[in-house]
Amino acid sequence: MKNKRLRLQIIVELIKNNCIGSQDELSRLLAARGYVVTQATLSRDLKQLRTTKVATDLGNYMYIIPDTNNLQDTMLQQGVSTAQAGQHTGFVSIQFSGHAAVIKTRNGYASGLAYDIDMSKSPEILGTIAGADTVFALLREDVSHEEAMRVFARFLPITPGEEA
Amino acid sequence: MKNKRLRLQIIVELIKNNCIGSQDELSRLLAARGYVVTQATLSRDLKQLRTTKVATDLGNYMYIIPDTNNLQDTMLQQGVSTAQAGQHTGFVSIQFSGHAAVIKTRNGYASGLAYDIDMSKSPEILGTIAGADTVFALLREDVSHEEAMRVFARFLPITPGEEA
DNA sequence: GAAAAATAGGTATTTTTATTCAAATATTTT
DNA sequence: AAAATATTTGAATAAAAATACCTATTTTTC
Repeated sequence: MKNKRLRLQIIVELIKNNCIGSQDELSRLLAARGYVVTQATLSRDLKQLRTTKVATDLGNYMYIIPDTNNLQDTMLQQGVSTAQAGQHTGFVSIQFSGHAAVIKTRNGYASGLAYDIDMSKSPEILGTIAGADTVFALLREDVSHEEAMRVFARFLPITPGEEA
Repeated sequence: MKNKRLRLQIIVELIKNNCIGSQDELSRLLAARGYVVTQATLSRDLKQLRTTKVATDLGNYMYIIPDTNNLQDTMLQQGVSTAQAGQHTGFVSIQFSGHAAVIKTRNGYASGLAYDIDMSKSPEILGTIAGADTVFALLREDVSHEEAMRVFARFLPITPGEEA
């Protein structure tokens, strides 16, 4: 229980560097590195990491990490490796339409970002909704785009003045 | 046995347009369309199509078609067409409110539709978010409802002129 | 700092998925 | 067209993965 973070990281590396066809197999590889957990735990870990099992050309199956974006997102949520809490790396663009802002992120980043915006309890932002790669944020009616940008700049690598 | 090709095609569409969490579920959807096969066959079909099951944001699982490149290879071998289904059968209604459009679909169809809208990269549509039966799409500020309808008409069985 | 809430993880079990085996259907070869 | 070969599939079963339930620990809240 104490080092889930580390375990997830090792799992990612094991999956990246090996052809792992089942959770039991993964379990054995982990055990060899000193992490003894049951299949149940791995099922939960893999769900969290959003790994998937795909058919190989050889007719077997292997676990893969779908794509780097998703991975980093999941690991950020888990507090794995990355240090920065404030700046979201998944940011792609931000645009406004009326009192709404649409923040595009790399796939999988949206919910984490929306969560952080919500948690900041900024009165300028009435609420957010997140999809896989999009955050919709509704602004209070008297809040300008510039003011909103200043709020978002707390989370995103943007300069409060530009729009992109 | 004679129409495996067709079945694979339908499976792809079902997976694209629905949240399917298990092979049994898929089996039922297929059966509703006249394709009665056992779970064993679906396991083999899905292996061939290289679909994978991933965790959703909601804590469930759903099958997805991993990515177009790999997919096309596999499906070309099978003689299955990847051509994007233009008309979404799950469509129920579309309404506008300010710069936002609300598209109602049959249950489960929303994310597939939103995905297709996103993938079209239409500049008129800033972004979409899908629930189970609703897609929320935000329009660029200078885009009229009529223009938006023309965009949506590429996906939905609507005439670019009416609203319903 | 105690109470409450959230998180982590094991065991046992259920649910889901993959495969073995046999048979039927299709395809190719001669 | 018959024989040989390959493909498709279901039934049964094996294998794998997910989860219900419970307990312990950590984190948050008051």
